[in-house]
Amino acid sequence: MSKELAKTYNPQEIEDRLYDKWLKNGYFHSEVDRSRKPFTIVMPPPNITGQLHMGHALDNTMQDILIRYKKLQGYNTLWQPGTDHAAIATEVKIIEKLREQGIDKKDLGREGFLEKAWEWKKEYGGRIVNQLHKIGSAADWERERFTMDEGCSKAVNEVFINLHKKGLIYKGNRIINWCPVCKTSISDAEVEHEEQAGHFWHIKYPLIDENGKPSATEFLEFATTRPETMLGDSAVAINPEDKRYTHLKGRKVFLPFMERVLPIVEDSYVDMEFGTGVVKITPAHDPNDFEVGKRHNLPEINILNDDATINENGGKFAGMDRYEARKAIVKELDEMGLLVRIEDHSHNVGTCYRCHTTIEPMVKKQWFVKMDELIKPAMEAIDKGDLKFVPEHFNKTYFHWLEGMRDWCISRQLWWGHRIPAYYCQDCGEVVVGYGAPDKCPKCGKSNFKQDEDTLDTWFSSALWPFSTLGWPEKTEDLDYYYPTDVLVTGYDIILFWVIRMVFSGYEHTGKCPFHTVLIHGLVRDSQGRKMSKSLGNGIDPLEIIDKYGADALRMALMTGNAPGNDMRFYDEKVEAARNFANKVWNASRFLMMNLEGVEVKAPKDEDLAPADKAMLSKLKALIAEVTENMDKYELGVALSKLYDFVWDEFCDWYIEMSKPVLWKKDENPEKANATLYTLKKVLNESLILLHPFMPFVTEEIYCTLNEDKESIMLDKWPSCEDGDKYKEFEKEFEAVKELVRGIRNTRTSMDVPPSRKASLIIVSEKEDVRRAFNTFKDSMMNLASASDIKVQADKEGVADDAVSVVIADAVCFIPMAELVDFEKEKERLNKEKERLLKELERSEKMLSNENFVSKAPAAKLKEEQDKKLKYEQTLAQVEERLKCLK
RNA sequence: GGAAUCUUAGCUCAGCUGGGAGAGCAUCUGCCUUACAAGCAGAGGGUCAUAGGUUCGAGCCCUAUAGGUUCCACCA
Repeated sequence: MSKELAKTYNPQEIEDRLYDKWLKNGYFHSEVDRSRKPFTIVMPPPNITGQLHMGHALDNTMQDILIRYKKLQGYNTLWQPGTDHAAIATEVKIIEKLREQGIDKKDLGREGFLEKAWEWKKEYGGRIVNQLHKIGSAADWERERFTMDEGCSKAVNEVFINLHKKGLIYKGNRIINWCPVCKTSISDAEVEHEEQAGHFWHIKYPLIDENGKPSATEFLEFATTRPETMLGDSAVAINPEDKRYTHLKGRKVFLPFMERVLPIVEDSYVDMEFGTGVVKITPAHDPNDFEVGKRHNLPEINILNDDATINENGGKFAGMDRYEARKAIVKELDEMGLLVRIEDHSHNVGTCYRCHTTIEPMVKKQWFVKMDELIKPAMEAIDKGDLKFVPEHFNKTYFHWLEGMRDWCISRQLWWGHRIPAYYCQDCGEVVVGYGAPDKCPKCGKSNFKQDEDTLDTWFSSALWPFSTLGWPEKTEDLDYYYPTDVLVTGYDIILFWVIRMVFSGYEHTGKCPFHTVLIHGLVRDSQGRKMSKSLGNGIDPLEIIDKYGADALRMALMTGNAPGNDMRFYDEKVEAARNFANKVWNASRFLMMNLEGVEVKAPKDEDLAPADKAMLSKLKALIAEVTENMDKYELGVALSKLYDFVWDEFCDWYIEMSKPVLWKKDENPEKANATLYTLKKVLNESLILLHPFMPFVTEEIYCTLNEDKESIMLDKWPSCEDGDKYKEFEKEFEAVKELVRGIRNTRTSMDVPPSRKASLIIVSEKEDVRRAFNTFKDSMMNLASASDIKVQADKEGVADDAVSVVIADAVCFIPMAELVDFEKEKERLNKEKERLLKELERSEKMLSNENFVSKAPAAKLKEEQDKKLKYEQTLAQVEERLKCLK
């Protein structure tokens, strides 16, 4: 014990040192080893633009716990890390940075821009990785990957080409979501709907009269939330069942400004109950109208430029911004007498999930993944037992999302990303999808090809992450050994974007579900339950928390009292409590270390182990069994709180206190002292191992100090709970001692006896085995009960009748402190106790006299209740006896 | 409009296959007892949202209601 441990635990001193040691010794690294079973987790790759936030901290802590746990259990664990190129997010940031330098993206050109982007990746891509180190992540950093590295890019191309060959990827002119700020299409999943206050403009179009002219008297009224889109109207629709408009069938209306004559079409899409039952149809700028347009062969008139200004199809409004145009149009309609009225109306507006600009539906030629075939195996995954969500109710969410899936728009008008491997013959227009441009056009024989300008949705490469990182499409050893991976840990907010796409990609390209379990966690919110966000400025920086309290405290605070899938609130007091626990463990080991000074602990003989030692060893076994079960069921928070209670309450507050008198008297009885030291060390060591997944740093530091011959706690084994019943009986005695001690403390407190005032106790029991038990616990009890001496005897010899007494089922403990005895107070106390016991007895008797209970309840439950009743009766008898004496 | 989830102590939350309501923080009372005041000992505090139902037995299962949160959805 050459090492002195500081009085309080100081995480700053040890964390970086230990992490470096772990890295240097390669503990996180995994290699294929067929003699051991693998356990694999792929890390959700953080964006290279990212800064570590609480979500990452939670996500990675959970993964780290599982990895460390499985490693201790002997699995060959691989935690596969990496980062994501995060197409839009990164491109936007780079453009911003360039703008600050006065550079425009377009001036650089594609090549120049990408050069800058890679520089950017080099500079910032490592930042988040270093931040992940700080929380202790046991990931295999030697295997770190990037979604745009050579291997991942190869996988992306392979997938694109395969799917295209199968006809599952196609290019089509369809209505897509366009972000006028990011200037790219985005997928349905990337559109966030926000409730916004808006208006309902009631407008009327003149009907065309029998002369083919706009009528001055006949109008058709409808309402719209987006009047500017009228420039692209190509019809007006009514419901064919709508009797109000039967007379208008076959008529036409006049579109002001554009001087266009529009047909009135009949379509059941129109809701007769809503508005006037008339809808203007703008196929190019509304998803529903697009469908209607297809059904009625209406022209798609695109009226918008990519920056959401009106284009040349908008007549005199061309060049105006969409909102300026709206104003101008409304104003002119009003002047023309065509504006009927304006209503307030709140409605859902689609916005870009990146920049929150209102998206614009537009018809554009884009690449799509056809979903209906691909999702079939994913739909069956859960029923087949290939996949399960924890907690289970996310199964429903998963199905719900799968069912509603439309084709996935995967092309993006960005430069940062995987460029689509499609090549266009500049001479004949032939499209060839493949690895690189073909030498000759298969159609015209020329060799003048140009690659598609677009890149792929960033989630296209993320979807392949579980297998692309392991070498796919090559048939690598890694892939064969580690894949499918085991658990995927992620937040519920990303199931749609990522989990579903990984699942169907896994089935499609590897024939297997990429993981068997998806462990879902919630959001980390601020202390008031609000989402942490930049705009609110309520974000808590995990790194600051680590600086202040240590990584273990942060990890524990994130895990404690929290069930999978639930959101949690984060506040300092929680971390403080966790920090205090780390300190508690630290000090418990200090206590042990001081007692181990110059001592060699040997394995004790069974008879040298005190009942307290045995009880403790037995409780440890029970703890191991429970914690293991909780861990296997992913009940990490429950496991942690059991560990917390065991270490703080059972071990520190009871057992260590019991061990003190034994250790103080080590010269008198060295074998007993050795047995207790052995127990202390064993219980602490195994507790450290159980705690290690949750608090890797403090456990490693203590473990290595405590066991000088050991290199790392990470190389030890998860403790076994075999032989769990060996000392079970001693737990009962231990609990009886606790009960008596609590009674003594209670009595002393109620009589205002300070702890410094020691008393000599007399424990009386008629039962021999009870006396023997208390005799063996005598030493252990001294400290706990503030006793100067404890006598155990069969009768009340030498005890004043009116002494203060503490009653348990089969013993009475007398505290003879004559000057303190207040008869009235004592009687009152005993009477209260009597009342309580009577109530308990009543409850118990009622239960046991219920025939239905006796006949239907399980035998164990019945026995339990009978035992309780017996105990109450015995205690009550003792209490009554005492009351008699006091009279 | 549909779906999920939540409602438990003053606050934040646990509560495993149904079997006498728990933790942390906060509050109150004592203690610097030779590991720890980031500590120790004690105390108070809950009709488990409401109403029904199933059961010998319900915080837990079922139904309805109220309120909160979130997700999905094309109502112009």
